[in-house]
Parts: sequence; structure tokens; C-alpha cells
Amino acid sequence: MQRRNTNQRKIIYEIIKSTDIHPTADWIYEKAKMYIPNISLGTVYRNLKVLQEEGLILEITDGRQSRFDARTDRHYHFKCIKCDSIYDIDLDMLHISADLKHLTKKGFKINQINIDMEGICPKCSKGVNLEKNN
Amino acid sequence: MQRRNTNQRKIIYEIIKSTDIHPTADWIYEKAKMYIPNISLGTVYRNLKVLQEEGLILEITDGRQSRFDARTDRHYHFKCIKCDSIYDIDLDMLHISADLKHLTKKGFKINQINIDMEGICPKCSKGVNLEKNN
DNA sequence: GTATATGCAAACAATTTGCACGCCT
DNA sequence: AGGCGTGCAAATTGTTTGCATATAC
Repeated sequence: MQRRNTNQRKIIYEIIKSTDIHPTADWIYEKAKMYIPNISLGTVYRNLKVLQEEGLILEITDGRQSRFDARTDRHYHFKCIKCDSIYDIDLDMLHISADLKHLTKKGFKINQINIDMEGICPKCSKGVNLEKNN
Repeated sequence: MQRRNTNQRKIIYEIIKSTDIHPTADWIYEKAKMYIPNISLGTVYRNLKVLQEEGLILEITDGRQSRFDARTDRHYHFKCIKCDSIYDIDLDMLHISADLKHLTKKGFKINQINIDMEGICPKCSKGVNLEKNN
């Protein structure tokens, strides 16, 4: 399929790249309206799908709602159960040595490993945050 | 809150324990109707929530839809992208040594680590499965 | 007896989609 | 010109909830 480089798509991508809060579709939509006032939420969703297919963004989902991330290199996520923020966890913070030999021996072909952590973030443990973010 | 031991709850729990396919709420509902023909889907959802609160079952979610698991000991999941089956991955199959010192030093309090894998399961790689399961 | 649980149906929230029109290439 | 992309609104899907009644304790 031949893809066009529309203004909507460019702006949506820029918005995601411009933040590290791992925004929801709705948050992106609200931001996008500042640039294209009559953009529609459907367009946001369609472009989020396209950007994923192109490998430019990743979808993070907690079951309720998807969030999006323009960081596509290997990293993991930490979600604070108090403020709902999502933190990027770099590999050098988390040394993982997963011995996958057993699994491949049994016939599993592993495409992707997701590691998600949940707990309380530094800000919330210090009592800096009062309520839910984002 | 004082909990009652209703037939509905008992049956829902037994159904989840009786299978390893990690059923959806709807699948559980269909099974439950065999025992309680006029049980409602709302009751299934309410009891799934209660059973989780009691720590008897776990919720696995892929973002679209939740699945439930009566295995509550530490283990992880592998989802086949061809047949949608979910496999339990035992710790002894996957040796993980996550060095969390860095994270705790930075103030993160980690409650839970989820590891989910995606790929192609043994059956599908062998071409045994034809289509989506469940 | 009383509060919790149920069945039913309506409400919800996030996401998807059909359609006619618009605009990249 | 042709077809992909858009805006709009309606539809879909999974899940939750309000209410009157039933039931466990």
C-alpha cells in the first residue's frame, strides 16, 4: 500500500516524539487540535495504527487504554500505581539474562519479550505527588 | 465486607480451575450457563473481580480483552500470534536474573514484574494448527 | 432479618468503521 | 486523474452499573 505523507500524520508523530509521558490517543487528539482544529479522533487512531506498522511508535497497554511511545529501542516500562505515570526503564538499569534455550528447544519462536513493572515511583514514595497525573 | 459463598462464585472459580486455556469472561459465562442457565454476564464479571481481590485468580490482559488464570504462583506467559493461545511459562524454563538494585536505589518500589512473550508456538511452527483457537 | 449477591438491561469508554468528500502525488 | 486519507457520526466490543428482587448467613 502506497502511503501518503499527510499533515495529520506528521503532526501526530511529532506530538508523540515531543513528550515522554506516554500519551493516550485522547491526549494526542487534544494536542493535535491545537494545530489542526478540525482533526478527528478517528484520524488519530488510524494514524497511530499506521505509525505502529511503520515501526515508528510502540503501543503500551495496561488493559484499559493504550498509550504510545516514540522510543522504539529496547526498553521496558514501570507504571506507578499511585500517579499512573509510566517510566522508561533502560536495559542498563535492569540487567536481564533470560535463558531462552529451553523455550526454543521446545519449539517456541520468540518474537518479543515485554517486561512491565508496577509499583511506586520515586516521586510518590517521597510524597511529592498528590494525585493522579496525565 | 462480609463475603457470601454463592453457587455462582463457586462454579465460576471451578470453571477457571478446570482449564489451562486462560479463558475470557465470555468463555467462562458460556460454560457457567451449563450449570446455571440464567446466570448473567454481569455476575461473571463481578465474581471475577471478587476472585481477584481474594487472590484466587489472576487477570492477564493483552489490551483488548482480559483472560483469567487460576495459577497464582509466579509464572509468565507466552502468546502465540498465530493461534492466540496463551502458554504458561515456568520459571525453570526461563532463568531470569533481574538486577533491580539500580531501580531501588533510584527510589522505585517494585511490587510486581510481568513478563510476557509473543511469538509462534510449537504447534503452529509445525503447521499443526490451522486457525485461531479459543 | 438484613446486607450482600443476582439477573436484567441500560450505560460506558475506548476504539473501529462506513461513507462521501478532500487532497497528496 | 486516481486512490489513499480525512471528518463525521454511527457502530462495535468489552466491561461496568443501577435497580428491584433473591438468597446466604
